[in-house]
Amino acid sequence: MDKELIIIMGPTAVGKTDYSIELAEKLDSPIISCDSRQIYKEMSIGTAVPSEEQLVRVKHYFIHSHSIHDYYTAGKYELECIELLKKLFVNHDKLVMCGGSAMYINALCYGLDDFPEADPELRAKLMKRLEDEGLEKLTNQLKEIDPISYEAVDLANWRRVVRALEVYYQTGELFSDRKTKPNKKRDFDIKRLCLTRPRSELYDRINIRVDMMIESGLFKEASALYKFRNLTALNTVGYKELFEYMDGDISLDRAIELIKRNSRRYAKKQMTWWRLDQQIIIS
RNA sequence: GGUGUCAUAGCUCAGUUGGUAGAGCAAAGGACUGAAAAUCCUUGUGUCCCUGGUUCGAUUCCCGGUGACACCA
Repeated sequence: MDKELIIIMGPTAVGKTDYSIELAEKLDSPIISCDSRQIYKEMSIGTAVPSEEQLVRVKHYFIHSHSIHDYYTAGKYELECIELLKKLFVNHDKLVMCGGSAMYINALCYGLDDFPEADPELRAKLMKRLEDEGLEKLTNQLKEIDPISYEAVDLANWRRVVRALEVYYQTGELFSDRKTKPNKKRDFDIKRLCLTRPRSELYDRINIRVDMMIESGLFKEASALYKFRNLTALNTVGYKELFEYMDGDISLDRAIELIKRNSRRYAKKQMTWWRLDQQIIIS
């Protein structure tokens, strides 16, 4: 195979954007973003999208390409992204991808099984039941319907339980039957590079960046989105904490502190995804 | 300078009538199949300020340091 996708990944604030732009310019490649939040055009400051200048220097895909009002998922990303890559590889031998959303990256690299997307009505119904009857009722039901999933999924995690039931109700098939370990063959090579930095340095960068976001008008950006706060896309670090402040539940200082903490935790979670991946240190 | 109070986890502090210690927050580790920046699970980190003394045994009691704070000069 002569086509290669180079994925630049790593925790938030590690410096992926700058690194990928340099690499893309060297390879004369556009950048395909792999970020579940930068994809939304309504958010910029809190999601740390590339600067105007950077967007001019290198053509980016999946940045500000969708709306928070769209229903978007990792599954859609897989399809759209593969299609885009097909087109781009016609004129490029190497392409640069950059992003920190592990599930999206995995969907692209290995593919997802053929599960249906959530039906909003059904999901709402299950959520209502979760609220009214409690998680245990739902897990008991899962045990009857799909004992294999009952053994396999994290029963303390209501999202997993709801999802397994949801698939059954939607398709009539068991979640466990449909779930394989897809390792879809892509017709290009994939090289994964995980950027990393010493933990304390990364945390300093996060803390500083959050202060900069606030100075750059994150509060104003979040205020404009307050009325859409229930959308999934806005369950996002940097916004949800400010919504709490707007509700009068916490002080502004506390909200900023929480944004920093939650960003640090997010970075840590990202790193557990890629612990085994090839890493390169930058500093 | 004098008197008093305090010194325990990264931080704020509890506690041990002498048997080497625990909460909150911060943090660490992990899971992950269409909500994934989501959602969920697990974990306690320690020269108990430093010498010396009493004691079988001192983080705890005593002497002396050191530092912080308060009050008095």
